[in-house]
Amino acid sequence: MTAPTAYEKHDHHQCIDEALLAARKICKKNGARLTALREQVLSKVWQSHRPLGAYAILELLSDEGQGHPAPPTVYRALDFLQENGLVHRLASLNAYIGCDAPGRAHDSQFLICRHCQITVEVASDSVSSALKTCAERRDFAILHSSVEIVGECPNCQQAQS
Amino acid sequence: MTAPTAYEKHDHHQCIDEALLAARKICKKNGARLTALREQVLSKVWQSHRPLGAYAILELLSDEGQGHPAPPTVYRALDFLQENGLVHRLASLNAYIGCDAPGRAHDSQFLICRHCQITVEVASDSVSSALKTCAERRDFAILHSSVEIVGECPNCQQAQS
DNA sequence: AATAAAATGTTATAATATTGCATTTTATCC
DNA sequence: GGATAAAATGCAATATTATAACATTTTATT
Repeated sequence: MTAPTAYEKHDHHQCIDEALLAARKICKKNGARLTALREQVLSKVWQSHRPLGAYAILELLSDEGQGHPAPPTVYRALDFLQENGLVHRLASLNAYIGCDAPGRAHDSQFLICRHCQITVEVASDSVSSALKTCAERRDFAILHSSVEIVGECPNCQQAQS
Repeated sequence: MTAPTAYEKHDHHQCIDEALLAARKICKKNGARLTALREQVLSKVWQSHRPLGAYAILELLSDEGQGHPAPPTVYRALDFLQENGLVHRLASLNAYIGCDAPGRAHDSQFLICRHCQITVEVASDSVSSALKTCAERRDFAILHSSVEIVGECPNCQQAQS
């Protein structure tokens, strides 16, 4: 398997641009309004492949000279982006990350590196079906699942040895 | 499969007592000190099969007339209990729940009912191995995984129909 | 009993998130 | 195009969750 892009050096502007393009398309389809503010928040979320906290996003917006937005501004934008499947919230980090396969409804799994924080989203069918089977056996009806795996990414493992 | 006990009406005092007994045994083995305070916190965590927030535990302790402990008191006790594998923290709820299979190191999965909050801990081999395979394929070394599944428990599904 | 280590108490504060209401912007209808 | 309603944003206050720093007490060990 080729390494996920997130682990390779690359131009994040391209990631941001792609994310914005996809987002515009999805919002159009959904009849949702991707405003300037929401695009800015989405850009920040895509500026690295690391989860960003709401207050970190807030700072980035301030730095950019967009005035000094207050917390609700960011949280509302994040809510909107989550509702439209454009970002995910990582509960174990209280942080947000851009969705890799936006638009499609999906439960994904996250591989979070504890060293470099780079986080990769995966959508493993075998994990999904294992979860499904597990829940069904207990007559539990899944609405949503959160799978967050913390460990060491390939790069950071190498760096140690 | 028989329904997990958590979903059945039952005497929580028995759960609490069992949890305390197991905890004492484990702490003894670990050379860890299960103090009165820590036992009280563990009891509270086992008083229902619902995750409890730190501040909720704090209130329960106050109600019991143990003075008015401050937040660090509870957080420290919870840290201790987590370190000794006696409680789990559910990141998606910022809440704590007693560990069903204390002592043994394990990554478990949680089935959280969004209606009644009753939460069942499961240790599914197929989920674990799917996660393992998924991570290995990406050369990711797992340190810890958090799997929290929100949905409807059998009881609450029935109640709706 | 003296000492060190561990646990707890206490105060303050950090970090994350939401409520409620005012204002502005955008879409829609006539 | 202007009136109106709906959506989005601004803003102030505050709620919720968690930790830091330091004093005191308790426990274990000598």
